[in-house]
Amino acid sequence: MKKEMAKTYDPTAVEDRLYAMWLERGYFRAEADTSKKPFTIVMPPPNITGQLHMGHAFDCTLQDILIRWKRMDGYNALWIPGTDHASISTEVRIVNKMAEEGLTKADVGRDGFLKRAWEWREEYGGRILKQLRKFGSSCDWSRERFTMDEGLSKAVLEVFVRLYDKGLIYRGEKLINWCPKCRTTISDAEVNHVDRESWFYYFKYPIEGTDEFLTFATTRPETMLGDTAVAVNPNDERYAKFVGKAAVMPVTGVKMPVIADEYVDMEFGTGVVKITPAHDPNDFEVGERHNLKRVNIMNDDGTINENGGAYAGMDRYEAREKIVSDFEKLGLFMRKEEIRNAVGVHERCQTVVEPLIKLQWFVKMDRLAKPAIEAYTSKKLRIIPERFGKIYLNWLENIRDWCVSRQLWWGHRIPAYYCECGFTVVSRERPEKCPECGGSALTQDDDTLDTWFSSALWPFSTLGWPDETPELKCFYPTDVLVTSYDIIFFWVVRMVFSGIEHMGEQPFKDVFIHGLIRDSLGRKMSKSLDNGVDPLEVIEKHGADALRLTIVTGNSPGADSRYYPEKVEASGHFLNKLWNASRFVLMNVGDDDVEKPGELTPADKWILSKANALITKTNAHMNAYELGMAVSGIHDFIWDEYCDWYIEMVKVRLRDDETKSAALWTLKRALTIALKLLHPYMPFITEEIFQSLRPEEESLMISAWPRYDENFNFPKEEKEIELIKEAVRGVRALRSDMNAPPSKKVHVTVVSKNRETRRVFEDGRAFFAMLAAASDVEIVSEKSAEGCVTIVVPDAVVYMSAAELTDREAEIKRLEKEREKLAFEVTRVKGMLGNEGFVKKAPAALIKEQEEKMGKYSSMLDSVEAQIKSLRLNAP
RNA sequence: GGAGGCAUAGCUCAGUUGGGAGAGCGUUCGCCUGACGCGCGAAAGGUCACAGGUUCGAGCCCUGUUGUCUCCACCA
Repeated sequence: MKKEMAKTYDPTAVEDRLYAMWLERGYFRAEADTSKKPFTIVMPPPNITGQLHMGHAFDCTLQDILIRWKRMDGYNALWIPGTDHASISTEVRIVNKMAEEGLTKADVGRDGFLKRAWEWREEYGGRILKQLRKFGSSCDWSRERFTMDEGLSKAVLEVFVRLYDKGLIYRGEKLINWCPKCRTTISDAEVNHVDRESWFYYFKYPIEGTDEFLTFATTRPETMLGDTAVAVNPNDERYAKFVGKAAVMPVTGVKMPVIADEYVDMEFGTGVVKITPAHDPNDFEVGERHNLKRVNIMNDDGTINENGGAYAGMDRYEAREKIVSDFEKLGLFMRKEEIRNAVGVHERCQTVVEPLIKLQWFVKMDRLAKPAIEAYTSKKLRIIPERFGKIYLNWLENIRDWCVSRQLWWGHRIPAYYCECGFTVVSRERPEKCPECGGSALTQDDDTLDTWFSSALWPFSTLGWPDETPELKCFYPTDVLVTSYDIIFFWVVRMVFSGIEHMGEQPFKDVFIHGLIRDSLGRKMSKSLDNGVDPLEVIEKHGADALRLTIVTGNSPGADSRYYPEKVEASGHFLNKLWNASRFVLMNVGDDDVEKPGELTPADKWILSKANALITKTNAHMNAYELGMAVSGIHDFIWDEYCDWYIEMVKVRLRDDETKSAALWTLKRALTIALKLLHPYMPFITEEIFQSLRPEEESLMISAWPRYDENFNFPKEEKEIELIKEAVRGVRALRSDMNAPPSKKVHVTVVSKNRETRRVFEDGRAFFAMLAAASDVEIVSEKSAEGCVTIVVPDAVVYMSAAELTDREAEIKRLEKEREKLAFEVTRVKGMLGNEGFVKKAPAALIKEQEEKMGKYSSMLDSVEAQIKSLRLNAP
C-alpha cells in the first residue's frame, strides 16, 4: 500500500515517535553474543552537575554515528551510556544550594549531606538521560551505569585494595596542591597555570655573626615565615663565604643555614634563594637533599597559622603586605619589580592554589605509566588525529604520583581503617578487629577518592568487572573512545593504564579526539559569559537531525568549530530537500510497478553508478573517522546529483513511457542507498522516509549497510550523461546571458560528426529537451551555423536557431570569452605535455588523461573559432 | 621556557597518498519549470599569510618569518 507523506516534515512529532519505536523494539540492546563481531563504545559519562551542553551533543553525535553505522554493517554494536558523580563539582553545587537555605555541611552531617547528594543525582542524572535520548542516541539503556552505583563502587574498592596490596597506592606526607576555597587537595591535572602580573619583592636577611646580608627576591613574601634555609649555587664565588653560616629571619628570629645547591640559578635574580620546603615544590626537594625542617605556616582556609607568630590568623595576602611593610621598617626591604609569572589556580574555582604538605593517599605512577606509553609507541593504541598522541606521551613521560584523596564527602570513601594503636588496614570490608592489636576501635578514613579514580575504570567496570561476566568477555576491549582533547590527561591516560593494569589489555584500540564547539565569536561556551547554546532548544526548533548534521558538517577531526544559528537553518534546508525529493518519489511509485526494472536507460545507469561510488567513498571516509567529509559527500550526492539532475531527467519518463518502471526502480534504489548512508547522521528523517518507501522492511536502523556492487558500475554511461549535462549547462548559461526565460522554448540542434555522440544525445533527447528548454531537438551530422548561437562541448556543437534571442555582438563577445578560456586550457595542457620532465616522470594514467584533454580542448577551440568566424562573416 | 594548532571567496569552514581552487551563508541577475521559494537556473568573488627551498609540477612536503589561538612547564 502506498503511504502518503506529509507535505512538510515536522521533526518534533516524528523524532519522539520513532525513538519510542526503536526503544520498544529493542534495537538498542546488544547481547553478549560472540557469534557476531562486537563493536563497543563506552560513552564518556556526563557529569550530573547540571544539564547537557553543545559539547555533549557533539560527543554523542559522533559516537552515535559510529555505532549506528557498525550496527547496520553487521556488528554486534554496543554503546554503554552512563553518568559520573563528579565529586567536587557536584559537592560544590550542593553546598551552594544548602547555603541558600542557610545550611552548611556541618549542620546536616555526612549522612544528611549524602542524602541530599543522592536526591540531586536522581533529579539531574535523570534529566541528563532524557536529554541523551533527544539527541537520538542509540545506546543500550539496559546497561546504563553511574560511577557510584553498587557495581562500580565495588570495582573502585577492588582496584584500591589491589593497588594497595601491590604497593602502588600509599599514604604519605607530601607536598600537594591545596585549594583554600574548596578546602581539599587537588591533583596536578586540576591545576591551571595562568600568567598574571605580580610583584617580585627583594629582601635581605642578615648573616649571623657578621654585618653582612644576603639579598634575595620572591613573589610570595608570606612564605618567608616558613623559610628554613637560604641557598646559593655551589659555584657562585660571590656567596661562597656565606655557606655554612646562618641567616636570620628578623621578624621571627628564626635562624637558618646558608646552603649550597645546584638548583639555584646564578644568573637569575640575585642568585640567592630563600628555601621554604613546606610551601614550594622545588624547595621541598632542596629540603629533602639537605634535611631541612619543614614548617607549615598555613591553615586550610589560606590564613597563617600559629607557626606564623605575630602573623597568625591573617589571610595569606594580608600577611604578604604586612611582611613587606615590616621589613621596610627594618630597612631590609629593598624594592619590588613588576613581573609576569605563572600562578597555579584551581581549574574549577580559579582560586590560587597553595602548595602544602599533607598526609594524603597517592597512586604510584612510574610503573603504571610505562605500559601506557608503550601502548602508544608500539602503535597498539591509535590516537586520531595523530598530533594528540604527543600530548598523551608528554603527560605520561612527565607524570608524578597521583594524589587521589579528597577532603570531600560526595564520592567513594577511601577503604582505609585506622586503629588506635596506629595500625592501618586497607580492605574491601570494614574489619571487625585490628589485626595488629585486636582492638575494635577502628575508624575509616574520612576522605573520598578523586572522581577520576572511578572514571578511569569505566571501560571495564561498566561491563561488570571485577566479576567475570559474559559482557566483559564479549565487549572488552572496546573499539573506540570518542572524547574531546581537554580531558586527555584526566581521563584517557588514566583509563589506558588502568585497563592495562587490571584487565591486562588496553581499554580501546582507537581514541577519536574531537574539538570544542565555540560561540559565533570563537569563544568557549561558558556559564560566566552566558554564551552557551542549549542543544535541547535547538532540537525543539529544528530537530535533532538538523543539529546533528550541523555539528558534523565541515568539521575535521580534532578541530574546534563555531556554532551559528544559520548553520542549523542550512541543515534544515537539507532536511526539507530530502523530504520533498522523497515525497516526489513516493507520489510516483506505486506498489506493482517498482520491482521490475525493465531496461535501464543511460541516465539510470549513471545515477546508480554514482550511488555505487558513493558507498565506497563513504566507507573510506568513515573508516578514517572523516565524518565531516563523509556526510558532505552524501549531501552532495542527494542534492546535486539525485535531486537537481536525476529527478529532473526522469520527470519526462514518469507518464507513459516504456522506461517508466526502470525510472521508478532506479529512483527507489538510489534513494534507498542514500538513506542508508545518511542514517547514522540523520537517523530520524531517514527512518521516517524509509518507513514509507519500504514498508515491507522492518526498519532502516537495523537494515543492512549498502555494499558496493560491481553490477552497478557504469563508467561509460557516467561519461555520456556528463556530456549531456555539459550541453545543458551550456545552453542554460547562454539563455541566461540572453535573458531568455525558460518559458521561451527554442529549437535546438545537436551537431556531431561522431555517430556515437549522436546516439548519446538520441538516448537523452527527451530530458535534454526538457532541461535545455527546447521546443524540439534535432540531431544531425552537419549544419550551417548561419543565424545561430552555439554551445561547444566535446565532440559536438549545440545550435539554437534563435535569432530573436540574441544580438550578434553580445554573442561574439561571449564566444570570445569562451575561446580565451579554452585557449588557456590548451596552453596549459600543451605546456605539461611539452615538458620533458613531466612526460618522463608522471604516471602513465595522468599523461593519458592530459592527452585526452588536449584533443578535447583543441577541437572545442577550433569549433569556437569557427563559430566566431562565421558570425563575423555573416555580419549584416 | 617547551610543544602544537590555525592563517584558503565578504563571513564560517572543507580540501589525506603533491597533478585543472570547493561548500554553506551572504551578494548580483533571471525564473509562478509537474517534490521542494527552506526552491530552480545563471553568475560575480581567491597572487590558498609572507620569503625561500625540494619537484617536471606545491594550498598540500621542507626551512625561515609574521600574525593568531591553545596546551604543557617548579625559574625563586
